[in-house]
Formats: sequence, structure tokens, C-alpha cells
Amino acid sequence: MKEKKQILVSISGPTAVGKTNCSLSIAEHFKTEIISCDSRQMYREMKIGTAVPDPEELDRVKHHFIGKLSIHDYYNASMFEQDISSLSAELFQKHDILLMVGGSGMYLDAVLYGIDDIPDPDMKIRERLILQHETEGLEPLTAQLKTLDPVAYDRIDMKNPKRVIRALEVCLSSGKPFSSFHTRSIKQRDFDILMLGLDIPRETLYERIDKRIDIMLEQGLEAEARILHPHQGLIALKSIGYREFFQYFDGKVSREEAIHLIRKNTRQYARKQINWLKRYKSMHWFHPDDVDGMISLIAQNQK
RNA sequence: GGUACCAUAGCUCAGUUGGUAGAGCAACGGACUGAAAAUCCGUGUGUCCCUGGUUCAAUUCCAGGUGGUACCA
Repeated sequence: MKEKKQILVSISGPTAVGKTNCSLSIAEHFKTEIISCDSRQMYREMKIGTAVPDPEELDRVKHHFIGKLSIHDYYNASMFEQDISSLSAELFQKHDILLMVGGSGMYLDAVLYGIDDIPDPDMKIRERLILQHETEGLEPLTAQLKTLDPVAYDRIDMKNPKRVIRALEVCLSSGKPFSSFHTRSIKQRDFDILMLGLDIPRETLYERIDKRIDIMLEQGLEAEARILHPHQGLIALKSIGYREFFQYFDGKVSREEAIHLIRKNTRQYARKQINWLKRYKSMHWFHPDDVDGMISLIAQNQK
């Protein structure tokens, strides 16, 4: 008895392009479930600013990973990759098609290619390096990396503090060069991955972004941010929509400026997402309204 | 209708004592292996309103036109 092909259908696209709506229709058509590939919708305290599907939408189709974390939890792309590996194994028992929906590029990479097994970050070392960067600048760190891992030194952007600190912390905690952990291989999986990308004209996208921000403000984004303000140092709260309100609460900008910044940063974020997604040669691009087109492409791939 | 002022990047405006121009805000391009909605790198995108005149050379000076603003009728 021949089994039907199992496909993980990834639906991605820039923020506000219309992923939720179109993925609900597709999931209903295939009577399947949705796994979120959105690094911020996982935090249950951040609902309005991350535009999670509303309760009625969550009721229509079973969603996974939304609200599974607290802002106080540590999480990363590698953990996401592990989570999706085990969850998909479980869900493919019931479904031949699974939807993965979201625009977090690095998480997508982790699913599509796998992510190398690198020792977990040692937070003490990381904090020490961050402190050193603040007090002495980037220079000593890049110099140290050059001796510990010349390969990484050549490969990594030496002007980017986060990259330099990351490489160094792995070298220091493992005793081996950071670059030695990179296998540059693609992980084999027992299911196919079909990449769908949503795209609309830039101008329309920006209109949708503005509209969405208006809705967030109506829904009480400011109040949500106010509650989270005491925790503004957390990584999760570096998110757009929150960090700008924190600047306002801290008296650094006016409320009007903060909202203006939210609009601008969201547009820039959307551009970066588009830029990231353009790299996937296997991406099939669709207008979000073309649900039928996506459904027939998925059906074709099942054969 | 008259007078004055203005017209330069997507927007607000600088500027060139005549040698084809630059700020802010926007916008755009790119990188990415455990912080990724993070972080980092890069780009001026222009018929200087139009037509003619003076000049080796006009976005700049002159004339006319067009559009705008203010005031007077």
C-alpha cells in the first residue's frame, strides 16, 4: 500500500501581506492544522502588537506554537527547528499536508536547511563579551576572534557586534573554532517542503501596514505595551510596536513620534523580510487572494 | 484686475558672488547558522516650472509665460 506524499507547506511573506487569512482558507480546504513560523507570535503576553489571529480565527483551524512562550522564556531558531521536527512527526500521523505560516526568515532557514549542532550559548560568557563591547568597543573582540577562528573572521561581518560576540562566545565556551561547527549541509527530512510566498505591490503593502497599525492602536496596543514596560530589557520586547512605545513612556519621544516610528520600522521590517524570502530559489510566488492557485499547486505536488 | 513674494529630490526646504546641486524626513538595495520583528552594511533617486535672451558657460542674471501664496482692489 503506497502512502500519500507528505508535504509541509510553508506560507511566508512580509508582515501584513495577508498570510493569516489565506492560510486559514487553505488549511480548511485540506482539513489540516497550522504551525506558526513567527518568532514573536509565540509570546503569549504580546498579542495585539504581533497581530496574532483572533479567537474566532484560532477556532476555525487548530494552530500550534502561538502563545506557547512567555516573554521570560529563552528561545531560538535551533529550538524552533527541534520543536517543528517533533511536532511535524506527530501531526503527519493524522495529516498528509501541514501548513507552516509565518515570516521569520531565520526560522524558515532552520526548517528548510536544518541548523548545525552548536553548543548552547553560555550566558555568562555572552554577558562578559557584551560588557567588554560596551566598555572597550568592538576592536578587541574582533582581534581575539582573528586568533581563535580566522575562518570565521573572514566570513563574518566584523562590523556587526552580535555576529562577532556570537562567534567568540562559541569559541570560548567550546574551545573549538565557531566555524568548525558549520557543516554547510542540508538536512534530509522524511517529508517534502513546498515553499509558497505571498507578494503584493509595495504601495498596497504599505497601505495594509498602516491600516493594521491603526487597528492595533484601536485594540489597545499602548495599554498592552504599558503593562510590558517594566520588562523592556527582554529580548522578546525588542519587537516593533513595543520598543517605540517604551521610548515614549521613557520620555525620549512624543507619542506621535513613537507611532510614526512604528510605521517606519514596520515598513523597513517588511522590506527585510521580502529581501530574505527572495533568496529562496524554490519559492512559488502568489497574490494572497489567489487561494485557488495555491491549493492546486499543493494538490499537484501531492501526486 | 494690480502689486509683492515663491517655483530645486517623494515631502519640507538649503544652495550655487554664473562652472548642471545638498540637508532633514521619507524611500531604495544588500548581508544573515541559537538575540532574527534582533543586528549590521550600502545607495541621492533631480528636465533645479516652461520658452526665449545675455554669456565660452544659465538651475543661478534678464524678459515673457504658467502655476501657487499674500495683500490691495
